[in-house]
Amino acid sequence: MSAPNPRPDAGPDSKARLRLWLKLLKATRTVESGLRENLRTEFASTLPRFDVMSALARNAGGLKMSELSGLLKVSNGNVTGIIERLVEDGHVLREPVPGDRRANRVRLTRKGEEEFTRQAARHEAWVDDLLGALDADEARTITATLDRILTEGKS
Amino acid sequence: MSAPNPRPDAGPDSKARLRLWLKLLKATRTVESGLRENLRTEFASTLPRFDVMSALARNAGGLKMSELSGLLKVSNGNVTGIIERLVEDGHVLREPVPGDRRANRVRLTRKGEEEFTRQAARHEAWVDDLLGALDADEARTITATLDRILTEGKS
DNA sequence: GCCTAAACCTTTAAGCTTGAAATATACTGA
DNA sequence: TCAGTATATTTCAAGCTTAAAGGTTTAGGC
Repeated sequence: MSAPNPRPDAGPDSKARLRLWLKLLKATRTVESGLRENLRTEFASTLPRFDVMSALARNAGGLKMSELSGLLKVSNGNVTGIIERLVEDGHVLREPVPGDRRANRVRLTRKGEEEFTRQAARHEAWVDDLLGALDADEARTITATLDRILTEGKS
Repeated sequence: MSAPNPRPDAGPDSKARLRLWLKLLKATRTVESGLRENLRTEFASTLPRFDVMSALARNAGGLKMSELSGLLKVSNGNVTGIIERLVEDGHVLREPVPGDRRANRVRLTRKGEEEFTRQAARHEAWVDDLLGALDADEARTITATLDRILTEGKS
């Protein structure tokens, strides 16, 4: 009489999960907003650009466009535009992939590496400040729990 | 010798906080992406539109544009465009504010209310599913901890 | 070799987002 | 009154984002 269908409707814990989702969203947007503001005023840059440079910094050999969009979980067309602007800035370089004329490999220039090093140091300090209400143990605990959303994803 | 400056650099817990931030971002984007996809395919709508309708549903008397952008923590120009499209859809109504010809009050139409009711039920079920890896207690714990990021924000 | 499917990437259209400038209205204090 | 300031909103330019469509190139049967 109570739950006729397997999973078309919300379960008994749905309210707690809904509240978590709203809080998650608000917290993320608050931090994002702070970071965006800082990137804009201190480096005249943006969060998407920083994310791309961060991915490239972790992969010194460069990445294909498709690897980049896969890592960042954004659409492929999206990456095209961001890279375009990073190339204009001289932070990123496109080079052909030997043996596959469809693909491009993209990597940081020397200038891009230096710029990213500066930005990454400040970025870490900003995050440290924005999440300063939580101590290291709390941070690790939430990190682990959030990870289960990603790894135990249903359907 | 170790920490010459008060807070220009990252503190000792900064790595844990940085990892938390990256996880927070990834989890949020994953859930957002699922919700966006569902809203698109089931309702031909978007997350920003849902958010606006949700705010209006909670305020039956309507909201001024500035109240709306304040609640949603987005720029005022942003709300203008979203409302514009919701008005086209017949979901939202603009009306003058008596005594202040600068302001508009905005509220759901009957059609908008009915549509939101349908969407909200599905939305709750989607969230329930996307966050299904966590039980109610875990959800409440993280919610409370995340809240401290918002309420104990520094600087 | 040839042909189809797949992979890689860009382009496009539509919409979201911001910060800043522009408009219009309201208020406040000489 | 009237100037100056504050408030409410829109407009604008730039950039981000997606999904879908388009163009190339590669890979796999046959």
